[in-house]
Amino acid sequence: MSSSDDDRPLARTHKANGITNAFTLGHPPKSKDIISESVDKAMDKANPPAAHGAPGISIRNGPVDEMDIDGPVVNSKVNGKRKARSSMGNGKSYKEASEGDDDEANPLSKRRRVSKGKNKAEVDSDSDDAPLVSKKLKTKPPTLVRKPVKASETAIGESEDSDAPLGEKLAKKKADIQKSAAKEAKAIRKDEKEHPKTKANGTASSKKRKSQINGVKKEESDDDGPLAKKAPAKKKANLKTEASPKKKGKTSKVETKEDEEAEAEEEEYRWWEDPTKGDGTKKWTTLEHAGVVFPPEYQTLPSNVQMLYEGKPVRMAPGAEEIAGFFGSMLNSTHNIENPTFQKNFFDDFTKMLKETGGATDRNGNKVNIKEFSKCDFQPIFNYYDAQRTEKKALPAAEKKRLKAEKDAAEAPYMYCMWDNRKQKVGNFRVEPPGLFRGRGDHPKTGRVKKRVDPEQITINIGKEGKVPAPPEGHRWKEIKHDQEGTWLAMWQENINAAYKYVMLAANSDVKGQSDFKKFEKARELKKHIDHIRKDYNAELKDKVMANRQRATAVYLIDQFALRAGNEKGEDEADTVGCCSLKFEHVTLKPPNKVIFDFLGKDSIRFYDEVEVDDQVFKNLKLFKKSPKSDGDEIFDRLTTSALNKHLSNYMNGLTAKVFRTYNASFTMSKLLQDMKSTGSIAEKIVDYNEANRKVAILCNHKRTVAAGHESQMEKLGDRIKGLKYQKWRIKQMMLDIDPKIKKKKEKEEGDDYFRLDEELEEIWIHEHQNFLVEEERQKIEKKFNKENEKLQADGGKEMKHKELEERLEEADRLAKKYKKENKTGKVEAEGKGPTVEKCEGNLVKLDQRINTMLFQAKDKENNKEVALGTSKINYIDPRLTVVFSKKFDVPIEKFFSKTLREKFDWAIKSVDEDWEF
DNA sequence: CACAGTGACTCCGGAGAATTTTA
DNA sequence: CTAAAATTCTCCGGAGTCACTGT
Repeated sequence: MSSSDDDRPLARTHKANGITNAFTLGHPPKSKDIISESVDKAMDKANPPAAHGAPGISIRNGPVDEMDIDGPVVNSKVNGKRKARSSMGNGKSYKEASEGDDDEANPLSKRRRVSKGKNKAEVDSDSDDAPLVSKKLKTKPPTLVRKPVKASETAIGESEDSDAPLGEKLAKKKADIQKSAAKEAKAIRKDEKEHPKTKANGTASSKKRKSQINGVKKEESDDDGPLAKKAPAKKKANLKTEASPKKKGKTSKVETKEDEEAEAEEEEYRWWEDPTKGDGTKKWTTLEHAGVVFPPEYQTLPSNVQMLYEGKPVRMAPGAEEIAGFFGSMLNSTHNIENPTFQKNFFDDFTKMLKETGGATDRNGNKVNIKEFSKCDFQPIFNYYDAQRTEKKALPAAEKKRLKAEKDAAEAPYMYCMWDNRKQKVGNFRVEPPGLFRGRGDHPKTGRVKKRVDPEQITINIGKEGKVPAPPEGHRWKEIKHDQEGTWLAMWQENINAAYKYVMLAANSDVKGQSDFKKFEKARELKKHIDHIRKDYNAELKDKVMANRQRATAVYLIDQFALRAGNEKGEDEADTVGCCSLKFEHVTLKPPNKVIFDFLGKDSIRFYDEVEVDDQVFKNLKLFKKSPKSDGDEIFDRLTTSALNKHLSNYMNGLTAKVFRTYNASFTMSKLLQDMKSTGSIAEKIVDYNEANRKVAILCNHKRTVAAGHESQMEKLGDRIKGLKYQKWRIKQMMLDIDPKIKKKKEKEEGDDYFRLDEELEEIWIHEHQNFLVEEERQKIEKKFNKENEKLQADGGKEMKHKELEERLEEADRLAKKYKKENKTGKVEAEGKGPTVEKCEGNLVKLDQRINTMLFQAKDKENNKEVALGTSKINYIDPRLTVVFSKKFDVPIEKFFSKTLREKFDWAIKSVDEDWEF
């Protein structure tokens, strides 16, 4: 797929703000810090928890030991986010039972969800907030004594009463609410921050970075000329404290003579592994670009195109009309349009704008108060836009081409930039146009108006010596930066989530290629540590410290099932999860060791899998779901993604949860390709490759919605297969017609049902099929007739008479008659000239082949209907594996990589021979 | 490595355009 | 051979990951 597609360097978004937090209504129950042996044992014996709630185990307050078995199940808590949103009312409180156990104690306990909004003081005293939350909840104020973390944690045998106080959590909730309101405001204020990077801070951790910075600085001062970069760059490499693998240091002659690619240079310069690039903090030395392209201004609708309110047309100011237009133009997207949240958010923003712009009026100029969404009819607007689309589509090809050329010419300057004097393609230089926010899943903000971005909101990042692109007439940029540590050319914040949007280079650029290369090298490096890591986590599955045990279990899941890390999410985002954020209800345990995952992951794509896990993992999950925990509570309540990643980084520099996905995907692909037999045609090899690709996609849970016409397509395919089978039957009958004696012989050789009609071919179907064949024949004849006539006419001759056509059509009638007769007699006369049994058998073989390929096609299609192969191919499977396969089995790389993909993976295509291994 | 914020970069599936295959 | 259907390719922009800062 495409280059840009994948990582689209485009604007990225990120939620900057986070503001949000949940309103937690109660304290979610937490696991104990320390797990006593008795607990473990109990887990062993305990009855299998039923699917969801485990029956009787609950945690009480007592010392660990006792806690394990039974006890009243308390119910629990609630947790923030989702509950607050979806079921606000019921937040239940965490009951006393749970309270006892915790005390919070250590800071260690991760209170991940504590309110973000509040400051810690508030957190501590949860009692304070309680009122806000709900009276009931607050029964017990946990004493929050912060104990020395370490102590409790390390103490294995210690009793744990340590369960943390859940109190803190709730604190945050309310803050969020306010927050969201303030969000927009916040976006605005963001401007003032400067970037942190430059500040000198004394943190120890930043040491490394500092040194790099120094190096950078040096460079800056040194080189001014383009050519100068070389030397300094080298220097920098030395300065690096990082482990940066000095691949081959060669590249020395990095002459980057950009311009035309000097072949010679390319040969030598393996830019993707240039240690002076990418690995450091400094990403470029010189950078020039033309900035961004703004979307066209809003064009008001013709005066006769108006939204109807209660059936009557209304007029409004352009600002409001534009918003109505956003909605009206997407009337065919029922998926969004019918979503209540989408409607509400849209309508709120729409009416707000109406209010700000003077409202709407009817044809007499009287005010019309638009207050009910259901009374709005956007159809006229939709019709207008739709007509425009159709019109545009109907334009003559030449005209379309001209328009496109015009647009391309206008955008040409923005398409490329000069990055360290090499011409590089820019990924997305178009500022996102305004419209309605299409948040996926049940995003609380879906449907809100995404505002037009002004130049005043855009920050440009460019080389000091680069010419700053001119902002639109009468405007200015928000800021001009020269941040060499960033790879972006322009950036702004969007108004919905205050997320950052960046303009970056295209996927086929050097920087992106380098980081892609590095990503896969990192995954390959994991190979060297994976055994060790697995051994460790297997051992830690029994760790006495809850946090460690949870961590080990999480790593197990991430490694085995390719789960994503699972960061905590805010209140104003769709409620989706990953490993660390799995909730009680997402995991169902079926003894002895079966686990069923069912949750919404990234992009609200459902992850459903029934797997068998290691016994200890099963036991742990049971433990993590124990007692007061219930729906809404986190399974890994003692684990955060940062703690997890921190732990992983101990094994290997740069190792994080996501690396496991890359590693497992590539490793799996590598194994599959290795074991593939090299036989078959190119087409067969491609099918084999795709099969492997599909397995990886399934591993990564890359899904797509089943195409609209899938069902009917499958049916059609089935019909074609049946048609072939019917033809087979007819041919066999012909054989009998030719030589009746053959019957016994064939039945003996091939089975008694050799001449029998496949029961799949019902009589009614056959009749339909025959009609279809006859009709098909008829159309063929007509078409041919018409064509010939046209030709005759063109040549100046005279057309054939209609009678001629009728005569020709008799052929079809004869066919129909033939079928009729066959139906009646049950016999089929041999067709063709000089029919022989041998010829028939030859035909049968051919038919069988066609049937087989079609059956295979059908199966393939069915298997693939909800699997998206692209994502794994673009992001997870080391492209070098594909290149190796291509070379080894002599299949052109074009069969696997489209043009843009070949550009994106240029580094891979150039870098390996067929012996390379992942 | 607690935790709330920031910031920046990768990854994802759908929409629509471009191509190819089919009827 | 052409129009339509199916498939493939690109583009788009929303959704995650993860590092780092400041307390």
